[in-house]
Amino acid sequence: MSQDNSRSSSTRDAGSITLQDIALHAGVSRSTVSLVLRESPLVAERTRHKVQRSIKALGYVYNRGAAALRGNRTATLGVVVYDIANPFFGAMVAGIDAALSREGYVSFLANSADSPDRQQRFLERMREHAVDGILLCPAEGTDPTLIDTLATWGMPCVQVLRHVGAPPFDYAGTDFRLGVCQAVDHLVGRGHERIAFLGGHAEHSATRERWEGYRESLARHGLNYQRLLRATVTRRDGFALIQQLMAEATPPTAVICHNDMVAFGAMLGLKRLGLTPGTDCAVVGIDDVEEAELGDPALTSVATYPYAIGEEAARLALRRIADPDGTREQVVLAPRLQVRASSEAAIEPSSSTLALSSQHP
Amino acid sequence: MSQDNSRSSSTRDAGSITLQDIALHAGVSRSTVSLVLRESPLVAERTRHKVQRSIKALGYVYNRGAAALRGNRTATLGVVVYDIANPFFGAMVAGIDAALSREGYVSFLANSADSPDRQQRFLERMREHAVDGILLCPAEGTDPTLIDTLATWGMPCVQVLRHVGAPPFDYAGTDFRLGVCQAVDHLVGRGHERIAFLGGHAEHSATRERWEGYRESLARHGLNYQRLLRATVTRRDGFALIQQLMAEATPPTAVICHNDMVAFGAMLGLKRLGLTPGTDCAVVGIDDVEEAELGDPALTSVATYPYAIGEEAARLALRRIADPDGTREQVVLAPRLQVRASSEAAIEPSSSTLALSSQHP
DNA sequence: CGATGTTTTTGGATTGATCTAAATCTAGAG
DNA sequence: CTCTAGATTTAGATCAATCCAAAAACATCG
Repeated sequence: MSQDNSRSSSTRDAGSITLQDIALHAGVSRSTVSLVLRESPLVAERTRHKVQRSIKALGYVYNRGAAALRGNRTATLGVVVYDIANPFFGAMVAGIDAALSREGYVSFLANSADSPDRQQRFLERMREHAVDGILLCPAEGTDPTLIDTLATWGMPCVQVLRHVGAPPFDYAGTDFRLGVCQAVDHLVGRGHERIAFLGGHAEHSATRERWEGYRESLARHGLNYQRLLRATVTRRDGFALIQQLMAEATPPTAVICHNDMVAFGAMLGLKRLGLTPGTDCAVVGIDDVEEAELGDPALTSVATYPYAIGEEAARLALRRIADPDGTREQVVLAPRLQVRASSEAAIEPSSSTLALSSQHP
Repeated sequence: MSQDNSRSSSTRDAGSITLQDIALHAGVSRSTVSLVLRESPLVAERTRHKVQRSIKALGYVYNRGAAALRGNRTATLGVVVYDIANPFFGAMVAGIDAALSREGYVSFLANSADSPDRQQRFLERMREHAVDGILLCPAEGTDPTLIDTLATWGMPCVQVLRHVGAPPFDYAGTDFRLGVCQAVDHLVGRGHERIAFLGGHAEHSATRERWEGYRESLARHGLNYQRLLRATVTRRDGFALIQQLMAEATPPTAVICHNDMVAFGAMLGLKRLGLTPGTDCAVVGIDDVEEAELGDPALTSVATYPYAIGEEAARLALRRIADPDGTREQVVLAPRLQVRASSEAAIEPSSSTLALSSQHP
């Protein structure tokens, strides 16, 4: 019982090797080992090698938790999205992951499922885990003061894709207004004068931007047919809305859809009516998901590059962490219209500006 | 300069309130506050309330990092998938997230992009962050000894969807073999005798299971037409393979595809040939993604319930963390065939077992 | 009242790394 | 040979919690 096993002997019971053990093995102090681990230029070459050999020999595993306690970085980030099952967010998360892992960061991911409550709980947990920052795609119905709360917490936060609260804030997204303008310009160039917009729900920045782009371009081109149908943003909505729209007295000759899911639904709805997408009515989507290219017909779509948005958002967060009081930045990527069969054909422009003549008499 | 500011005064500079501060405020000891936080039954009701009031009053934030250092739980999990952009994994991650957050866990997510190197780096980082366990969808080409390595680390690991290494291991997935059998049974019931299988790459457990299911059911039904085309698992592959297949001397009357993406490609390929999916050739997919229902025609598919798989995997991981030496478990969910228009029609069975007659003379 | 047994509460050690300021150890100059 | 500037190395305190064993408070009973 009097067996005095000196602490930090060769191998601890549960294989937990610490700096102390390495220091002993290499014949230096704990501090020196710590410096080697952090690649400090202070330590001499010979010593560095000696220590590194000991690290290898003992199979040491760095304990980031302990490091974070004394230091003030955890090298972790919290990421909140509202629909991880949507391939758009999948690609975005892949971009975030790529940018972060390059810098040695890892990220906690949570799916708010558009519930502000779930979102709130997750953010609180992130605070307890002391993440260095947050990437937030705000859930629908998020209280705009949330951003101030996070600021009070001293928690860097980059909003992505959508944003709430008053500027200035950090934000990474795409220029939906410009994207919709590109789509309208393209359609007008093909002779379209009756262009409708399908989908978009609630009062979200990302939805507002699209709608504004739509209204502005119509005005710029002097078109006075305007038809904007609100709805959620699923394939089902596209399917239903297009059928409703084509039954109107003066149906559109082209539709721009809130995203590709809605656009696929719209194309399907046209087929159901015996019409051919791209010929009887042009269809343009937004996002340019992989499936767009392989649709029937191939779907014209505004590419929004979710992977790149994710990368930018991550970069922005890392910059803000490094310089918490720097001026807030908004990174807005330019989208690019990808023209395909669903809108390629030019149509006969009607002579009247009012554009009331039926298309196929 | 002799201003002795007693440490842990009312409010620290950077708003970091600790147990000590609460103890002072409530007039108890640090230990008692800790017990209250962990909802220990040891502490008296009156004291508990007093402490809780102080916690509220001071705006205390629990520091999980510090807790993890002394305790031995971090309440975190590492999740590795190989293609987060795939909606299937999106749904699975949503299931994982739901199950974990119910238990107060959060998860680090990484996308291996099917690179064993990236996967390895991430796993090592997870070890440094001392996660309680790992959910792993092994990347293609993963060294089977990886599982042993993780065991050496003392790191609980649940494999998901695919598995490598020798049993016993923890695993959650779906019974692909059964799923394919269900598809074959259904097609045979509709009169099909020439059923092909499209796609599946490399030597993965999930692919092997599908192929075995295919071969076994053909044998069980005494069919001797067998055509299995290997390829990767994209829409593009389906598009190319089906056209190659229909050009053969004896084309199949039905195809089962590795997943829904391949199936969509196959349907598109049939249309390109002027054939009607579901009439000229039945098509069955696997996964039953949301788009299946809205395809043209609606796609028959084997539902594999990714959300449920994610939930099961997470539950299994938590069980293993609670009992590291418990016997390994394999949770294999039963898939269910969802019959839709792409395979609904019955065809005239050929008289010859060899099934050489052409279908539309 | 003191002995005994339960509840509650507590101080001090511990976890594993980082920080700071001070202690060494060079090497070159005077 | 001493002195100093520069390069290395180090001891000890610190971060914010948990664990443990022992102390204090309280109740019960002969």
